[in-house]
Amino acid sequence: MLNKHSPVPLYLQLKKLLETQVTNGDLPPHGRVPSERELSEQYDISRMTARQALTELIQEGRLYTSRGKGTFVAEPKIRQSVQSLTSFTEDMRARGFTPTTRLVRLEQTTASDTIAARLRIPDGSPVVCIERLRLADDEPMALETACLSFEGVERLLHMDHDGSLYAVLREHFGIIPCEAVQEFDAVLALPRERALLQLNEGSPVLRIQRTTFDAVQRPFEFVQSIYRGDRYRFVARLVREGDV
Amino acid sequence: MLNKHSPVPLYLQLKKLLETQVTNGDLPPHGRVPSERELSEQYDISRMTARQALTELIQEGRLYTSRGKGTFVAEPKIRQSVQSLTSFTEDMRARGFTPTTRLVRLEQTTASDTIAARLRIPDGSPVVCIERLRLADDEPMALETACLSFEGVERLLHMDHDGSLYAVLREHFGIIPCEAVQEFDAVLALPRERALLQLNEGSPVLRIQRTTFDAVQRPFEFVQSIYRGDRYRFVARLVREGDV
DNA sequence: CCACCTGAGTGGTCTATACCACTATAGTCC
DNA sequence: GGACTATAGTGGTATAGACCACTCAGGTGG
Repeated sequence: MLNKHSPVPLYLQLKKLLETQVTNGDLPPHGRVPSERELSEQYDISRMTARQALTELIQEGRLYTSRGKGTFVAEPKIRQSVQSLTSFTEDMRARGFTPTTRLVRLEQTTASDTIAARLRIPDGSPVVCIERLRLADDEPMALETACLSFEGVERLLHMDHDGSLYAVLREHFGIIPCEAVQEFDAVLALPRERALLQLNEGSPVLRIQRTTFDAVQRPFEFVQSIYRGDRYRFVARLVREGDV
Repeated sequence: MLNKHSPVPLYLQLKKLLETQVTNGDLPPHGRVPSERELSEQYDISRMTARQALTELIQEGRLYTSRGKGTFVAEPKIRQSVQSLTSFTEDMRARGFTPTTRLVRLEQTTASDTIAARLRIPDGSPVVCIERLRLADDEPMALETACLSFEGVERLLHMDHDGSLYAVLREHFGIIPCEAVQEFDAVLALPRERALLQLNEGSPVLRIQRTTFDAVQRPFEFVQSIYRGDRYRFVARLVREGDV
């Protein structure tokens, strides 16, 4: 039942209600969702209001439609649409989860040869490492380790790291990400990763390693993210260059 | 100007038009976009139609709104280049391997509900499936299954599939990939996949599922690629929009 | 028994209108 | 000069209705 006197918009109430039914199994995967017109009659709202609730769920990957057939529940999987290098926080919020971040490690250390190569600095150079555990609805989702190197990088040690790292870099260091090389592979979680991500032995994880460059093509950041293979799917939208 | 006789929906035409203006700088970052009501009058469409065009651009991160203030152009964000839509063959050559392809399966079948949803066709519609085992220096690297749906798709059954599928589509069907949504996750190889890729039990594989769209945003291909986690790393290069 | 047609139901698109809440600007008054 | 008010413009939400294209089930005729 929807509350027409609630300050919460009707479409949002309906959306949450349907989400609840999907989450608790009342609407199982591939099960048919009541049609727009059925919802309209059932909740005494307009078809367009019902449609908006469904549309948002479709976009979030929770439902799918087929013209002439109906609307159905999608296989439950978390997906990230990375039209940009947005933060984990923004992404999870967009997906209807409550994102939180737990800082695991913040320290200045010396670059290993691998990290040195990515950041084009001599072996043993100082870098600042920020390691964060990312959770969605209190469940560990990813372990993210960023190693950064640029002039004044040690100032990061005295800054807050709950929010967007890129916002901090832009505001305090004038660094803007302009290019990145991102690598994906599938590996088995290491013991430490398993512990942090609450995974069993033999669990596959999606490993994403990204080197980020500034406006003059200097690499300033190397990030390794470990995503649970069972709960996370990375989504990238590609567009043809030059086309519009 | 919008073409009301076009089969392309009005909201989509407007969306494309606005995208063009954003891309070529007519609407610069943080510049104000004409309001819903202005667009409505300007193009003789309803405010809701204009709103739908804007809403999709907002969702894609291209625009942002502020109630009472207006709609504005978002900062150009890094997006993955369509360079990623290169063939396996080119990719392996670039890495110094000798790529070969073994056709595992070429058949016309009916779309499962999952594939139908991705290709926006009815369940059970005919699709052509091309399954290929990709080898580098004679070692299995990936198993790639493309399901295609477009007018005349059955002609693919009588064509060669050693080379670039996109070249075939361009030359014989006039289909050019313009957009794609690519999803990455890490899973454990299935028995059949293990056999084909010569993997042991418990091997993690990188699964990439891509839906590719043509110039009028019709999905024509859904590809699932299974890459050995131990031998393959997917690399994507991201560049800032507007830059080349 | 099969092919075809029809009707009902589905999502997709579009129009028109109204009201709400927010924001900014201009004008007025103290 | 600042505070207040009114107005206009903005996005957000909602309703009602219509038509298009797709899908499916049932009925009918050959």
